Amino acid sequence: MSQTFIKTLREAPKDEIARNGALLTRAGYVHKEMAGVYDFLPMGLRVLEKIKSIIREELNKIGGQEVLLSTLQNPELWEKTGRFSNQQVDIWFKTELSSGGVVGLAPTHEEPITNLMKTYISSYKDLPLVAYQFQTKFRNEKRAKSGILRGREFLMKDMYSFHTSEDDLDRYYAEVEKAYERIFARLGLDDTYETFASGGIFSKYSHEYQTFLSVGEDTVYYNDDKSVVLNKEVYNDEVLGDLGVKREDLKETTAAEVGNIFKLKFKYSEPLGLEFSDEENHLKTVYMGCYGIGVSRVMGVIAEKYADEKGLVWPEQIAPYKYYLVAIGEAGAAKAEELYAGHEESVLYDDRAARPGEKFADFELMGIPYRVVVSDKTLAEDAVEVTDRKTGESKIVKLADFAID
RNA sequence: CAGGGUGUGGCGCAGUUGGUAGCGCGCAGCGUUCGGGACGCUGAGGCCGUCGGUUCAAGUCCGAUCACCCUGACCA
Repeated sequence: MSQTFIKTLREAPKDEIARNGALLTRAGYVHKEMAGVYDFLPMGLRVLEKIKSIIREELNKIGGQEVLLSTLQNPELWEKTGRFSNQQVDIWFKTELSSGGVVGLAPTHEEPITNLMKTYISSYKDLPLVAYQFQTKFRNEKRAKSGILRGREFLMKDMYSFHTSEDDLDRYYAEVEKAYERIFARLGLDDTYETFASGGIFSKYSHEYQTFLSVGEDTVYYNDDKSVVLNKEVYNDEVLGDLGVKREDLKETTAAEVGNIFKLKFKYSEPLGLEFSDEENHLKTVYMGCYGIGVSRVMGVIAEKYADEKGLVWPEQIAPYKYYLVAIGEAGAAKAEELYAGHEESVLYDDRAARPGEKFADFELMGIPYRVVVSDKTLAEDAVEVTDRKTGESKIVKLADFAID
């Protein structure tokens, strides 16, 4: 702690009203540059990276290949799908090249990845193919709000799949559904449900992943066992009939959209000319699907969901550190140094010249899962005190039984 | 974009009828403390969002503008 530049704040800046923004700022995870634009500080970056790791692991398991596409976008490409015009897509950030001409800052990546794949997909032998990235997206929102939940610049995971047939797209889509279930479970986002949402003109529905959350921006309806959850935008008699549910069996709640999956089919491959030769050497259009997760939003949602009156409470798997080490007294400090050595990745050692109360308060504000105290009192028993941030319960653990992992 | 609100040291705030700024936290030094955000003394730190106007004099009055927050609309 004495080596980091992070300081905690007793009070949140008055322009951070949303709980996630207020706590993440007070605890030193993020810093606001302007409305809807945040810097991620060392602790915040650690959380983001842990979230990314979980997503990456699960996507790699289902054949995803990680790439990193450019942010600057060529208008010509987007004009082929009609999506560069401000009438069609009103959230573009556009800027000028000094050599003349305009470029856009990508709000999403269907066009560039479809175009890119024209170089690498030419035969049915090249398919299926799945690529994904973690990338900063730029969207010129009319109104940024809710801390890091709705920014103008945010980190998103977007994955795109390419197939020879609708059957294969359906097959893969189902695999993604399972992977998403695992991802949200691992992130600690239980209360996240696949939700029916409008599918635009190419399919009846798309699926959103909605985390039930009081400050969520979306309104959804769900039945008792949550086997059916639907967005307010498709809450009508026709859809209810399709899904076989009755109005009186549904309850309303607010939720935050953390992911979205979509069968694009030919929506981008056709206008951009992404084709392949089948077994009989017939040229066919590639089927596509796309699958997003709002990575920085996920961080905000988890912050909101688990915070209590004392501060943040991170699930262990995405916490920046697992242990918050506090020494009291000289003997405690000596032992703490010993425990800390070699465990810099999992332990945040509060070696500041501060009194214990202040350190305890910062531990709670930062939301580290376990507090480990070494003091004369605990050393008299050859032990440390371990306190669970979530429950507040403490227990004395013999040094012989205590191992930092 | 519409409506409402707010801009004063790093953070939170106060500033009376106009007379060039004060408090708490934080920060620096010294001392006392040391298991729940301790205390004393000393000290550093402010073009009062910006531009223009009124006035002998503007944080304070007038105009414009910018930024931020909230509600709504919007959010393939």
